Amino acid sequence: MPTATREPFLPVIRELVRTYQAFESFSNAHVRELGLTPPQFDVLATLGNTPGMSCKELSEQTLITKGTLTGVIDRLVDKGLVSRTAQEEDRRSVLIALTDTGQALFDQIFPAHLAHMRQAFAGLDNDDFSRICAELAKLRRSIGLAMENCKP
Amino acid sequence: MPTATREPFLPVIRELVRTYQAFESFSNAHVRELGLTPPQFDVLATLGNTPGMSCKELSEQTLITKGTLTGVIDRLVDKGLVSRTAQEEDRRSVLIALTDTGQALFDQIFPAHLAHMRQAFAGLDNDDFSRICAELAKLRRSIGLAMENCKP
DNA sequence: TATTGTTATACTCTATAACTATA
DNA sequence: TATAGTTATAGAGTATAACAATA
Repeated sequence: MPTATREPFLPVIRELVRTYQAFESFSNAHVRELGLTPPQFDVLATLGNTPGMSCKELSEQTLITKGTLTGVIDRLVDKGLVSRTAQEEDRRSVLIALTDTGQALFDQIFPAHLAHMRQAFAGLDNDDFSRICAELAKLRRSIGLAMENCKP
Repeated sequence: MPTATREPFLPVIRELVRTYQAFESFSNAHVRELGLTPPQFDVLATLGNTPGMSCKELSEQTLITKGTLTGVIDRLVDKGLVSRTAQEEDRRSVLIALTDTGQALFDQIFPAHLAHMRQAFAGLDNDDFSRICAELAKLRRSIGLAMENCKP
């Protein structure tokens, strides 16, 4: 006989995973229509309306590891959307920024993506948003504590 | 000047993504210690304590598309954890099931994984669980409606 | 004709670690 | 020594479509 696993947190995991998968599926379908992969869109969206940033900053914001980021940026450079510029202050560092073409694409697709995503929240009001954020934040804090306790 | 994007749902997206990423990072770190990739663990966990199921069912439950699933199962078969058996009723279909080795591994690592995950919920009580589930379910329903409206 | 699963293609991402060049 | 980023490896997952066997 299998042990009954009546863990009260299992429904939370199920719901979190399902909700996130629904969100991703809805978002990614639109991103792919735009001719980008999700990580490429992530980078583009992070660089939009900024003067650019180093690989390190970009890596921290997108949670893409530096090795992977090199490849993602390579493909965006190939598409002419992103540029790499040597930095004068610290010559180890590289400034990653949108090209004019990249900024133009961003200006076009980012609002379109927002409009697409707006539909996913059409059934909810601002009070719902507040409650959802509050509950998710509580959960995230709890996970964060566990991660700290696992490290040291 | 960039258009100000004061979309009230953006904080929800940010919080959902961050919370999910924290959850995944915490869960995957443990799964990889067990020598499995996340999709492989997903398949193993789905097959555990079942008599097995077809590729189609497995694909539906794990949300791994059938083409990808073939490769994931190949690697689990190579590890001796999963078997493929021809079905008599419908000879197009294949029964995917845990081998004895696979079931033994499942019996060993699934409780260990639950114990690991329990830590991530240590700061919360059953009322928190209910509230989080309720809010996530509301959000998921709204996303689901948008997906339906996009299709037809 | 429709369905189940495999194969084929071509990428894209991932983890990891070694390496280069600065600092 | 430490840091920023690239390169090198070796997988593994992804989307997509064509395909074989069966229903």
